[in-house]
Parts: sequence; C-alpha cells; structure tokens
Amino acid sequence: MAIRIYNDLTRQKDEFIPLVPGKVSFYNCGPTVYDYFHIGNGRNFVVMDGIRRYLIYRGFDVTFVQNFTDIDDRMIKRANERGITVRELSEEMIAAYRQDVSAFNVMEADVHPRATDLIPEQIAMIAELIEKGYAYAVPGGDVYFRVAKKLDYGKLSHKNLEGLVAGASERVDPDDRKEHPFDFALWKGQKPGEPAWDAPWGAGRPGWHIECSAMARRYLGETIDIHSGGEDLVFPHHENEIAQSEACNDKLFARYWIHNAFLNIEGEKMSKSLGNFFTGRDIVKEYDGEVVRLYLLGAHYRTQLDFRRELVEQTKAGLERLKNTVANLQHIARTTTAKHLTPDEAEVLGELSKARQRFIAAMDDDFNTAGGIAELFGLSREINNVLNPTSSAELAEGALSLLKELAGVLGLLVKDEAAGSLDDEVQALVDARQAARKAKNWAESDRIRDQLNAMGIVLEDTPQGVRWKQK
RNA sequence: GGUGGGUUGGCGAAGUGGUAACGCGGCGGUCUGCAAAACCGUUAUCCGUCGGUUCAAAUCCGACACCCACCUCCA
Repeated sequence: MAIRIYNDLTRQKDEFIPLVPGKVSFYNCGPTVYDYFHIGNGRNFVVMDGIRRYLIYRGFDVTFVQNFTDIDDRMIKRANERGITVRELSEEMIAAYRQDVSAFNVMEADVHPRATDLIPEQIAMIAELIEKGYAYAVPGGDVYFRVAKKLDYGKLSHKNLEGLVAGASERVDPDDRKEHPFDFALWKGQKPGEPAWDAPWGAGRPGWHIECSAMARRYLGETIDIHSGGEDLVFPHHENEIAQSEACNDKLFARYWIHNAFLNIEGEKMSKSLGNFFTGRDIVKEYDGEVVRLYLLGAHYRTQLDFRRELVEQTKAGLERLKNTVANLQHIARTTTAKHLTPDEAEVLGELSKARQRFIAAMDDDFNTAGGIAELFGLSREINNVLNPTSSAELAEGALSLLKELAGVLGLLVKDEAAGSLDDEVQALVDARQAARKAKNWAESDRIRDQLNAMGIVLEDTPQGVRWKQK
C-alpha cells in the first residue's frame, strides 16, 4: 500500500515515492513574522504538521524545514510604526510564534531558518542567475528575474505569460526598468532608512521569493520531495520559486506540491476591515488548542473550511467523547482485578487493531484526516462496547495504547491526562461524599459535590465508581 | 476575461462506478437518591437541477444554476 498525494504540479493524486528511499525532504512556507499569526496561518501549520507526523508514522525519515520571513515591506513598516528595529520585531514575533504554535501541538521544525540568516546564500543564488542570463540588475540596485527566459514559467499555476498580461493589465505596476511586466524582484535596492546588505550589484535586501529557494537548497538540496504552503502562494510565490531554483540548479525543484485551502471566518474571508481577524493567540484564550486542532483536521486540507464558534463547540463535544474513552480505559486499567488477557480478549484486541489498517488506508489517500478521525471515533465506540470493569488490565492498556497511537499520529490525545491520584484533600472530600451517599445523607453529599465543583473538580458517578475531572 | 475548487441528513463532514463513514444536535434507552456526565441504540430510499453513458452513478460525460478562491509579495 502506498501513500498517494494530490500534487498540484500534476493535478492528480500521485503515488508518493521520495527521491531517496526512506527519506523525505519537506519544505513548508512559514510566516512573515511582523505580527502574531492568525488562525488561517494556524490551519497551514496544523495541517502540514499532521502530514509530517503521518509520514514519520509510516516510517519515513522526514526533514522538515519551515522558514521565518523576517525581512519584507510589512516588517519594515511595522517596525517603523513601533519604533523598533526589524530585528527586534522578528525576535519578538518568532518567540510568540513558538509559544502560540505549541498550544496547537505543532512540532518544532527540524530547521527553522530566518531569511536574514541566509543572505549570502541568496546573494550567491542571484549571482548564479545573473551569470546564466536569467536575471538582470537595473539602475537603482534592483535585480529582476527574466521570466520570458524560463520557458515553462507558469507550470504550477497553469498560467502563461500572455494570459497573465491580458488578465492583469490594470493591476500590474508598470516599471520601465523591467523587461517584462511579470519579471519579479530578486533583490531590492536600498531605500533610505531600510535595512540593507551589501551585494555585488549594490546594497539592498532580498526579494520575497528568493529566500525559500535559497533555504531549500541549503538545507534540503536542489530537488526536494515536498513543498507546501497556503493555496494563495501558488501564484506568484511558488511559481517564482520554481523559476529561480530550476533556472539556477537545472533540476526539478520540488516533486510534490501540496497546498492547503483557506480558512474563512463565519463565512467570510478573513480580513482586518471586516473585523473577523483572529490570531492563534486569541483563539487559545477561548478554546483548548487541541479542540482547534481537531477542528482544523476535521475537514480535508484541500477544501475550504469555515471557522465558526458554533462548529468549534461541536468539535469540543466530540473531543470529550474521545477523552472519555481514554479516561474509561485508564480507570479500568487501574481498578480491575484481572491482569492478563484471556483468549477471548486476545481476539477482541485483534478485532480492535483492525482500526489501524482502516486509519492508514484513509490517511494514505492524500492525508484524509477526516477519514482518520472517523476511525478514531469508530474505535472509541468499539472499545466502549467491549470493555467493562471486569476486563483485564492488559486489554485496557492494549486498547488505550492503540487509540493513543492513532490519535497521536494526528497530534491528538497526546497530553497526559491527570489519571490517578487526587491530592489528599480532594480525595478526603470524595471519600466523605461517598460515605454520606452510603448513609443516604443527600444534603451532605450534595454539599460536598458543590464544594468540589467550586474547587474546579467535577464528579461523575459512573457505574464503575466515582470519576473526577478538572473543569 | 483567464484558471481552479465546491454544491451530500437539522448543523458540519468523508466518500471518484456497486448501492451513503464519522462528529454535533434530535429522539429512544441503560445507569443514577437527585443532578450532571457517561454509555448504548436510532436518526439521508438519497447526494444542486436537467439530460446522457453503464447491468449498476453521489461517484463518469454534457448542459444549467448558485457559491468560493487565485490572477505580483495575503497561509
């Protein structure tokens, strides 16, 4: 069985065969660190993290690179507004990124380069492009890529230069210095008050696209397996990366292109003017990051998804269901008197394990996380059906580790739930309440229940005994 | 104008030829002193409209309607 990936380059699901057997080079376009990332960025981070985790689960040695764009117009503008340096701004926002993204349980990238750390690599690449005739410097210190020379320009976005010119006549900023209106900047000559680096064609800063080409080459090589990003990056950003890298290296740049669809807010495109702009930082104040993660993975990554509070609430209820199964299994495992699997139970565990194949089948099909999640719920139901307080600890633990294994692939249910021990004070209250209940002293037992509730402890009188959880 | 995507139960959402996963909600039930929670069962004769291909279509083809995205630095 093989993994199939919808590849935007071929516009079909291609079997995934990495260039080097067993190894995967994976580059995801990261955020411009001029502000806190928004929940739409969050979708990209979570989705690509899920894909990365799945590839690892399937046995690949994955090298995951995600850049920080720490120099561009917005960075300069914001830094000026705040009266700090561009470097200070990026330091602050990168720290915030790391903090905020951890709430969504996104793994740290293997390499997390910032654009300004690879200026020499970018300059070298631009020099090579000039050398090969794919780029030219103009007065003012700008360097442009010569799109007309890259004959397959537009192959990712399936555009051609004629069509682009025809469709964009009003939008293109005419610039006499450019040979073609769609020639794009590799290097921008220094303007007063802007950060600049020395280069053979004059001081300035790199254009947006070149950083990704340079980083990918530096950390992953001339041909990478997977390149991903938000769907809006297809054109021009990724198209331009392809043009630069392939013109420079004479090799196919990326073999599989993956783009996630946008996240809308309450049915509308996220925008500051509509006031529906949420940062990841805001969202985790309202919802557990794990709920948001489950929500984001609940739809296929290539379909548009609407972020609505009502729907996140629904997801919250669903996640509770899974967590309850975990709590159930933990409870059985530590209270049951039976230790080892009976022959019947071994069979039960074998049946449960079939969920693994179904999960893999779903995920192999272009990372169908919604299908994978459906298997988690199916497994949860099966477990609830067949496990009971007399099941063996071994069965409960086996079921638990299976559920956690599959959920963990999606980065879910990985937090260690406070399983067993209550602190003494709480335990004493729980015991006191049980005693009162036994004596049918309902007033007292309800009083203690309220008291615990005020302490943030919710009690559940289950058939297997009293269970508690933190509110 | 160009390119691409979408339309599945009350709300979301999988499903690309063999007769509709999954979650929420609703309904019924189990448990319970009560409550809450939990758990179990159930919930679309049908997949935007019309036509076609096929033994067989939500799934393929052709129209039509509506929605959305991208077309120079927004994930």
